[in-house]
Amino acid sequence: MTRNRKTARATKIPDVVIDRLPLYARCLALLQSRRQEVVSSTELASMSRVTPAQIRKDLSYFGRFGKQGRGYNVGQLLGELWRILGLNRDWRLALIGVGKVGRAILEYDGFASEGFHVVQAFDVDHQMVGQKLVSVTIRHVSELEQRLLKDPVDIGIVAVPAVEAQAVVDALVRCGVKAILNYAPLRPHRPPDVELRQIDPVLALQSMTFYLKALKGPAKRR
Amino acid sequence: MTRNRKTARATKIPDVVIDRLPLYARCLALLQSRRQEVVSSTELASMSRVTPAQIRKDLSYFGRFGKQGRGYNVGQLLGELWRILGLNRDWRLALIGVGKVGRAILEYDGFASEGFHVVQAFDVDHQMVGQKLVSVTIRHVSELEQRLLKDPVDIGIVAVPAVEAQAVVDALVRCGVKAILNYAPLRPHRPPDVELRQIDPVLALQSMTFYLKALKGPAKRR
DNA sequence: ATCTGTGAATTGATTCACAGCC
DNA sequence: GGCTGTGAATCAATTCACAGAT
Repeated sequence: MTRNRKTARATKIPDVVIDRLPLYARCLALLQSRRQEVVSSTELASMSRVTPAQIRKDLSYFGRFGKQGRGYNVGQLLGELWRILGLNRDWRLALIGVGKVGRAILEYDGFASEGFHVVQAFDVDHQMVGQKLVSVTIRHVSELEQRLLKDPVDIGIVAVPAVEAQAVVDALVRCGVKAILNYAPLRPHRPPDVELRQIDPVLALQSMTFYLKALKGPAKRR
Repeated sequence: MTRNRKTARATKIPDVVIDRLPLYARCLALLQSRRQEVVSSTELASMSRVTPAQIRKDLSYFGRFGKQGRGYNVGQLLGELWRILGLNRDWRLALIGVGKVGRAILEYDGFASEGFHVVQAFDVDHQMVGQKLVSVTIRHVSELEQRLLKDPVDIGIVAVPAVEAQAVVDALVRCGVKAILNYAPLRPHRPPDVELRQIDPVLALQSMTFYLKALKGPAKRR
């Protein structure tokens, strides 16, 4: 494990920086699949829609991965980012709520291909309990804590209606889950050491309409 | 239309502020459904997980909606936010890509209930063309521009594989679409006057693993 | 007594610009 | 000549703190 010294290890790394790293990793993976060996911050910038200076500064929090006059080695930088983000291992997830959204998540193959495996699934609907969907047997949500304590997961995915989301988050927290991906349209309370990310397409739509409103009318012909 | 004077109309309103407004609107709607008439910035803060000062400052970009010593009238403030965001009308959407993700979007009823109606749907798969899903007939993507120019929409939803996403975005832009919700795992280029929001759960997961990695092992029992 | 609205102060993030290396 | 890594400078967002309204 080649550890780069002279690096600002002490500095608290801003969350926004962490949020951008997976984006860089994705671009690098694309470059790697094209057999490109070297990339400059400028090229990476045009792919990721981030400025070159920002990319360089972001990376500098973790080490000195580039070569002056040349750029970054694609494979090596990708490896570093994987290491930093912990992407070179699999992660176990529990899904709570197997309604429309939950089912789409289970059937979506974009998670597993990146190492995120839904290994447990829960729902309130007794009809669904016992059904097997994509190699996961659905259990009743009342068994959640018991099963999660016995067979822990790293990340919880909340896909229940808004009114139930807080209770589910609380249960996950009690089970020691430290990261939650929430699809419910509500921002749940949780302890500061529990990471939370919201997936909220309606909020996204509702903020875009602000800018549309300014325009004359509904989508005009050119 | 009561227009509040003395307001900083000239100031460019930061995008982050716009992004928070729908969140406030949602909290207010919840309060309204509970028949609560008045709310303070502090109470709204605990619901939305934003600080009271930030809420007050955000709102101050648009007017003076509160009463000192009392707070905000729930119904009135909600009305103002609807007006500001353009939520008191319906919006027409086109969905491109009716695979797993696209189908989930079509079947999800959380869009329509907020006034966002998918009125057109496209896919490359000829098998799907002609099928009717949730009151929308799927058309072939080659007809996209023709149909969108004839029957314009306000917002495009991109739910195609990453490799095709840029071409779809380009086509939407040519049709005059000024707002795009993108589910493809890639940040497409677009002109500066076209709003774009990403829905990217994998990126969200990948940034959370950074914080998990620091912890001892996979979710431990307490 | 309470709570808003807002300049001022602060904190945080981004960009600049250039020394140093390839 | 080209490109990284990084302090310094700039720009942006958040928080403070209090005057003023009810």
